Amino acid sequence: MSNSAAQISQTQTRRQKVEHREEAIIAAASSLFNDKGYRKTTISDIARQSGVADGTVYLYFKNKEDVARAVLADFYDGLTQSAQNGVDALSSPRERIEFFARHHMGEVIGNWRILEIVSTLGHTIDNYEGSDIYALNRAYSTVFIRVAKDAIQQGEFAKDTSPTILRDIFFGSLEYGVRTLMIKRQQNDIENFVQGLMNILFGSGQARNGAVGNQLADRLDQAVSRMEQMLDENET
Amino acid sequence: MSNSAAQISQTQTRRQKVEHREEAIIAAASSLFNDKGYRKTTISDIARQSGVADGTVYLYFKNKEDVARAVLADFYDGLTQSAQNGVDALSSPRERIEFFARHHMGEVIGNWRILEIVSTLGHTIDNYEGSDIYALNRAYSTVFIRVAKDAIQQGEFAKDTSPTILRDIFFGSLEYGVRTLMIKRQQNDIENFVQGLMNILFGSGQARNGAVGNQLADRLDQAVSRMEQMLDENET
DNA sequence: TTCACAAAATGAAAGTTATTCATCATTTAT
DNA sequence: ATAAATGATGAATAACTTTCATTTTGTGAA
Repeated sequence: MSNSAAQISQTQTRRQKVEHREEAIIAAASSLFNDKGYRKTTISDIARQSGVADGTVYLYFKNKEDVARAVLADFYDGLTQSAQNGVDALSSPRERIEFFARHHMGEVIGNWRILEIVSTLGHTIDNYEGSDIYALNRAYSTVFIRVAKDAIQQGEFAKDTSPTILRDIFFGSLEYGVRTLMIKRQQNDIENFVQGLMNILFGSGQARNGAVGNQLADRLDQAVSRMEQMLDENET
Repeated sequence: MSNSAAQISQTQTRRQKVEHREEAIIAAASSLFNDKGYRKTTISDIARQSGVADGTVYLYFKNKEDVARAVLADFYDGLTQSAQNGVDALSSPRERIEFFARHHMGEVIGNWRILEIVSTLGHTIDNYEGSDIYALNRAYSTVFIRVAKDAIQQGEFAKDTSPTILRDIFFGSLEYGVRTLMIKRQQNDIENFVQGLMNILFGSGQARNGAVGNQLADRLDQAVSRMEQMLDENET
């Protein structure tokens, strides 16, 4: 005959306990993955570090991959949020893209081992499109896609530029850039890479001296000059 | 008291047998990896398909990862070779880079499951620089680096462009592009992506409203207008 | 050909993990 | 207080990888 409020409060208490355990497992897994990598971390490791029995992990997660997914979800949520916030605080497309690049590289470098999981699991999953990792990735990259569309709209890129191709170029470049920085142990050279990428993406102005594109531009330039001169002479 | 030539010939015969076995194991593993993926392929599978006992595999390879490495080495050798050949057959930097992109995407898509291994092996950064996979990767990307340096030299990119950053942008973009094509099951859209990438890398001319390129276009527009007007006036 | 020996090959056994499940412990509801 | 439900446990299982004591095979000498 306890009222329903009491019931609710009791179930909440239980749920809180449950959530606390779940969080403890995720936290333990996250730290272990970052430490030893996904493959070398065993369920027993995770159970021990979070103070439960091996079997208990399976009450909260379907299997080891599921634990990894939860860890990733945690990470992506924060990443998407902070990226969106940063983008909102800026106005010009170019500034936004530059911020995004810097932000992304910093976060990825700081959580390198955890992101290994994406490539480890990404390939394995048969129906990646339906997976939650895909959804997380998508939510994040959507933040960029919106910025990209705006940039195209505002003439920073050719009108017929495909936003999805731009996205692939952007994230692909950053991923490889990070890998190189990690390998070379020059994790502070983010700035250098970001500037290099911006120059390629937006064109650095000074480029293409004798190249085909410029030869055409030069010829065109000369032709326009001749035309203008002719017009000037005739219009008097 | 058989002469040393005979001895050598005999050991060669034996070594040939050994190499044949090794090749058979690599071939079996390669086909199985491509079929079922690395993780789901067991040593027993590989042993059965190459007609040896499980234990025999370990006479030729230290462990399962070692088998995978050999398969990868095989793949990279061919990739590097064909990339170099293709590049050698072309002269302009732009054509070379475009060919490289197409070639790379095609090969990666065609050997998708085998390349899983690269990420599956979860190379921890500590020992990556000394690993054989790193050396293979390096040999391959060196082919591109040479092309890139040449392109910069010839003015296709700003003189101060870093070849290694260009390399990261190039391969990173392609990797992400392939991933997208695989997910979307549009593996024949390589051409579309390659063109999009080329436009970004080399600048598409029509881009950037107020930018340098457009000033020329504006002058052209104005000159043409004046000419048209002049012609109209003269034709009466 | 036969023998002794080294090199190769074998597959049963041992070692590692992920995962399950019968059993025990703790809440909750009556 | 007690039955029912929910949570937790860790030993057992299953699926592999890897090892190693034996067996088989190939080779050169007698």
